[in-house]
Amino acid sequence: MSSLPSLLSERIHAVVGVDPELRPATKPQFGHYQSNVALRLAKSEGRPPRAVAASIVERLEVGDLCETPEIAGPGFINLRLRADVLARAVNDLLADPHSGIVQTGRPETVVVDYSSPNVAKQMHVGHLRSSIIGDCLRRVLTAVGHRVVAQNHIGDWGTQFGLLVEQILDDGTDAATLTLAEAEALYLRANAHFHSDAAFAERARARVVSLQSGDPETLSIWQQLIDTSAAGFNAAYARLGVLLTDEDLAGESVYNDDLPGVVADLEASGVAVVDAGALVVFVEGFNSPMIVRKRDGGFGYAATDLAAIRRRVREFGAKRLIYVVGAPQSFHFDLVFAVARKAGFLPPDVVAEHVAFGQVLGADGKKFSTREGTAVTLTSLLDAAEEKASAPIALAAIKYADLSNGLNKDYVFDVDRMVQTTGNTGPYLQYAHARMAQVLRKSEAEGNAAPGDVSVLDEPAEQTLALLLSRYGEIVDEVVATLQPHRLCAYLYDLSGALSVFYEQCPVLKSAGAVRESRLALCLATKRVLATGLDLLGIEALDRM
RNA sequence: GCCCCCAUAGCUCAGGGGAUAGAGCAAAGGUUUCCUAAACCUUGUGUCGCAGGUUCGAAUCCUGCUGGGGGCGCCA
Repeated sequence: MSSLPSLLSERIHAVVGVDPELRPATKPQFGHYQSNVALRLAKSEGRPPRAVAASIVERLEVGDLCETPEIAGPGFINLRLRADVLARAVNDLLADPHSGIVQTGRPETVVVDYSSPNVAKQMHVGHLRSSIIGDCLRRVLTAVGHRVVAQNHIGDWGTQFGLLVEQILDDGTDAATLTLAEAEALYLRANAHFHSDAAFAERARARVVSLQSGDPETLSIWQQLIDTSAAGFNAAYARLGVLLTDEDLAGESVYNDDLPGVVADLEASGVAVVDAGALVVFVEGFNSPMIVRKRDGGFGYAATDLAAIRRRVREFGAKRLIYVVGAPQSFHFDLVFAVARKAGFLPPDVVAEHVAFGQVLGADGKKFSTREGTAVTLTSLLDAAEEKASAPIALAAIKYADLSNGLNKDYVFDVDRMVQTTGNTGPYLQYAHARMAQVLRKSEAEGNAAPGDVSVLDEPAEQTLALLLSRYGEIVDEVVATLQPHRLCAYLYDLSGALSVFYEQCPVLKSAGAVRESRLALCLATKRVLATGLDLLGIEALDRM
C-alpha cells in the first residue's frame, strides 16, 4: 500500500523528471500538499516560475486523486486531495490489521541497546530516559516488521565488585536478601571504607583478582548481587510498562570470554598497538586513542563494547545497531564505531547509531538532584508524579514529556506541567482517546454494533481529520528512519487537535444515516491510530478517564 | 588547547532551502438545555544569539564570533 504523498510524488516526478519535494501544505488554504519544484526549475529553464508551474500542471495527471491543482504565490503547486480519496484512505486504514503502519519490504535484525543500569545501584533519571526512549524505538521498529533484539547492557563487572564482595563478607550480610537501595548503601559504605582503611583496600583489590579468576565463593556472592539487582530492575520495568525482561539481559560480564579473541583480532590486523604499556587503537580524526587493555592488564569498557558489536553482527546478524545512551558518551561511541569499522567488526552494510539524549533538569533549570546533591532515583520520580495523578496517567505524563521534545536536548522535569490535560501532554492524548471510546460505547449501547465506512466528508473538520489519519504510516516511517519519537508525538497531538475540532463541529450520535455511519467510522479510525500510536510510545490508551 | 551539542514569543518547545516563523503554558475574554468542560473558541507577543557568505529564496546550508552545557589515555 503506497501512501498518498508518495503516489503524488510519482505523478509529478513523471512530468518533471526530478524529485518534486512534495511537502504537507503549510496552511489549510494552500490545500493538502505542495510542491516547489517549479521555483527551482525556473532558472535552468529560463522561464518565470509561474509559467513553469503552469506547464507542469497542464501535463500532470492527478484527476483520480486531487481536485484541480492550483498555482499560487511565486509558483507553488498546491494539491488538494479529493474527498472520496481521503475517505478511501481511512477505510483502508480500518481494514488494515496494522492500522496504517506500513510493513517494511526489507525486514532486518536490529539491536536496540538500552536502559543499562548498574548492578547494586538504584536506577536514576538517566536510566529512565534510556528505558523510555529505547522501549519506544523497540516498539516502533517491531511494528514495521523488523526483528528487534533488545539488549540490556547492565554494569555487572568491574573493580567495584571487589569492594562490594569484601564489604559483604566483613558485614556478614546475606547478599541474596538485599534490595537495590540496601545494595547501594552497602556500596557507599564500602567506598568510604576503601578510602579510610588501607588494609580493606588491599583486600578489596585482591577480591577483584579472585572474581576474575573464578573463585567459587566470590562468584557466588557476585551472582547473588546480580540476581537481587535484576529483581529490582524488573520491578521498575513492570511499574514503567517497559518491555525488558531477563531474556534481554546481556551485561558486561557476558563478553568476558570474548575479550581475548577481540584483542587477538586487533593485534593480528595491526589495528591495535602498545603505547605507554597499554594496548590502544589510534584512529585518524580522534585526538585520543581507544584503550583496549590497560597497563595493568585489565580491559577497558571500550573493549567490552567492541566485543558486543562483534557478537551482535556475527551471531545475531544485525544490520542496524542502536545505542540509547546519554549524550556525554557521544565521543566514546564515535570512537568505538570508528575502531569497529577499522577492525572489520562493523561491515559496510551494518549501521551503528548512538541515540544520544540530554539530561533531565530540575525546575530550576539545573541538573536534577536531591537536596543532598545525589542523583534523583527513578522510583522517587515516579512517586512524585503519582502524587499528582493516577498511575497510568502519571506514567503517560512522564513518558510523553520525555519523548515529545528533541532527544538530544536537556529537558526540565516539571510534574505539574506534564500531568495537565490541556496542552501538548500525554494525558491530553489519553483524554482524546477516552472520548472516542465513550462515543463508540454509546453508539454500541444504542444498538449500532459495527460502524460502517467513511462515505461523507463534506465538513472541513472531517477532511482535516481524514487527511491526518492518512498520514499515520508516513510518520511511523519517519521515526524508523530518524529515531526521533517526538515526530510521532507531534503527529498524535495534531491528530488530537483535529479530533477536538471535529468533535465540536460534527455531532456524531445526533446525526443520522450515512453521515452518522461515516462519522462513527472516523471516530473508530482515530481511536485506532491514537491507541496504536500511544502504544508505540509505550503509553496506555485508556477507555475511560 | 581540541572536539561535540545547544541558543526561536515572558516561560516550555516545534519548525524537511520555500508563501505572512508556529503550538502549548501563562494573561484577558467567551462557550455547557448539546456524544466526557480533564474540553473548545477568540485576542496580543518575535533584532529566529551576533556578523558575513551561498541561493531566485536562509530560522534552516557554509564560515567566523559570543554565550551556555558536555567531552577529550589507563573509572564505567
